[in-house]
Amino acid sequence: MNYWLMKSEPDVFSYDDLVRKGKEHWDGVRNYTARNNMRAMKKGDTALFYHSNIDKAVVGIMNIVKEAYQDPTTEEIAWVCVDVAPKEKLKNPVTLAAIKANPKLADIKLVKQGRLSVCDITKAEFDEIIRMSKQK
DNA sequence: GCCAACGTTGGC
DNA sequence: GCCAACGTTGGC
Repeated sequence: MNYWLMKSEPDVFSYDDLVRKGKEHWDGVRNYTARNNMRAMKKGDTALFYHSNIDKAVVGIMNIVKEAYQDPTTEEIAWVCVDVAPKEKLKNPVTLAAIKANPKLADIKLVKQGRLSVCDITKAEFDEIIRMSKQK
């Protein structure tokens, strides 16, 4: 079981949109590192949903429900997408500022490699963010 | 809206 | 295969 963090701009596609749809393919990724991460995803893996730009916060948890397959939004075989489904909305969003302020999360790729839209996180990092989401 | 960081492209 | 130029992302 692996843990991931996936970013989306909430005015384009938000966690609530995902909840409304029940399931969505995560397509449109055009970055090799992000793609490689998606290829490494296994059905049943867990991913955090991060809102970039406006919220700048982790807002929910998702399940990977289908492993990487050809991205339907392009003819190029280089690109893939995965299917995700909502698992749980965080009680309190965990903001980027809070993540940056937490020394336990100093090495998280979200901060270290800000532009990467799909990154892997450790179980410790995942657990810490979940813990933060449960406290006021 | 600006700018820093970083990935990609293309000329050599 | 290097590196400059350019484009894109995302935080502020």
